[in-house]
Amino acid sequence: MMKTDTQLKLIEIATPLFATKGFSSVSVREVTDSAQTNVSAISYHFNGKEGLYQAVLEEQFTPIMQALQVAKNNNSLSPIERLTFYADQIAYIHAQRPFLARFISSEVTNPTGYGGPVIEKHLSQVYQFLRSTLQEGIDNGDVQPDLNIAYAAISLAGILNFYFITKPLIQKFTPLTEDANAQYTTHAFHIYLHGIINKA
Amino acid sequence: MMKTDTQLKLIEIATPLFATKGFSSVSVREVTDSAQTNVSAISYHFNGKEGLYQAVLEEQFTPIMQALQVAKNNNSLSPIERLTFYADQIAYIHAQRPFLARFISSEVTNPTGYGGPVIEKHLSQVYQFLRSTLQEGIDNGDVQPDLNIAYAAISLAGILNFYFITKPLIQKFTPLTEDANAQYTTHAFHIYLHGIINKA
DNA sequence: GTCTATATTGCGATAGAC
DNA sequence: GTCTATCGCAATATAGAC
Repeated sequence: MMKTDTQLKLIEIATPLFATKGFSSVSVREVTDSAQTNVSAISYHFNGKEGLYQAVLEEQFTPIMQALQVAKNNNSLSPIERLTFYADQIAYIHAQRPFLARFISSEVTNPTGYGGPVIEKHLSQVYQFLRSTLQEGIDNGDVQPDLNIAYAAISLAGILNFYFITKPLIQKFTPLTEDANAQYTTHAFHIYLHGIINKA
Repeated sequence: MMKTDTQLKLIEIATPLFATKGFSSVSVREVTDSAQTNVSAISYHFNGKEGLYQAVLEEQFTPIMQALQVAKNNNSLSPIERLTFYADQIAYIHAQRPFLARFISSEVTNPTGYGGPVIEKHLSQVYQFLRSTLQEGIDNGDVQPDLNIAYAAISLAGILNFYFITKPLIQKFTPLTEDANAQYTTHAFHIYLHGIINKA
């Protein structure tokens, strides 16, 4: 299904509004005023406010699914290399979609009912990917054998994603340069990796 | 200012509602119906919906301020010991206030205007505490000297807090035992510590 | 497809009886 | 201090002209 100019415009305007204010705090008038159209456009094109929100969410999540697909199919990489690839992808995706972290965080803490299932499905896949990659690392001796892979998977997701979730706040009390995203990710992953590798 | 039974009851009922649905998705009727009183009670006791929300937030944040005060005053501890103390406190506080993580996450992603400043003030203090403690660790040789303390501080906050923010979601695709909170915190902090200590 | 005008609902706040 | 009834407003959705 091809999207019209009006549909694209509405999604573009609605994305930062939903991300920063939350679904229920955004009025459809707010969106249509900025998009220089009228309220009925949302009902006509998206079957109401919830439909617009769903369209925004789906558009936000496409790069995550793609990156995960690539990481899984990349069988030539070692477990550690695959985790490194994941870390790099995180920085790249958040640079590409600066509002993604807010949508995830928002849907995790205050699920909307339509967004909840979408987030759940995707994050569950990320979790399983990290778990199984860590297990492979233990099996081939690169990773400490006494590691709890469930907790270690959450730790990695946390050390990488928390920064992007809290970035709007962090910026208020510490300066962040333009390339801070990649720098943080590299540094944080470095700490994590030194914490889990097997010292031979 | 001493709180009456009705005030305490309203705060108790409102806390999980605000935490799980978000400020704007909770109606005052919803709260007063569950609290077995009437709408006007909120205006009478808290000067409106926003006043009730502020009272809820303040009640949630008291243990963080207290823990930080104790950690700062504990000058007998080494930097590493003080970070360990902080990690233990995180698990304890979240066990004491199971909704705190949701309020923080919610206010960081979708600030309400009254909650925003409160969160900002407190989290800024936590950040400065972690930063300066890490710097002390570098100075006394316990911590790797090439560590970026700003990124390392965020990494620690992330590895510890992300779990509690996403816990409602994590529980949906992996089983968590009753003592998982403390277990996760110990394990995650262990990974982090091995990632930053100076191998002499 | 796009607009205006309106229907309808639900919200927070409050006046006033008790 | 607590209640009922109601006011006034802003929300989404939609009917119907163009």
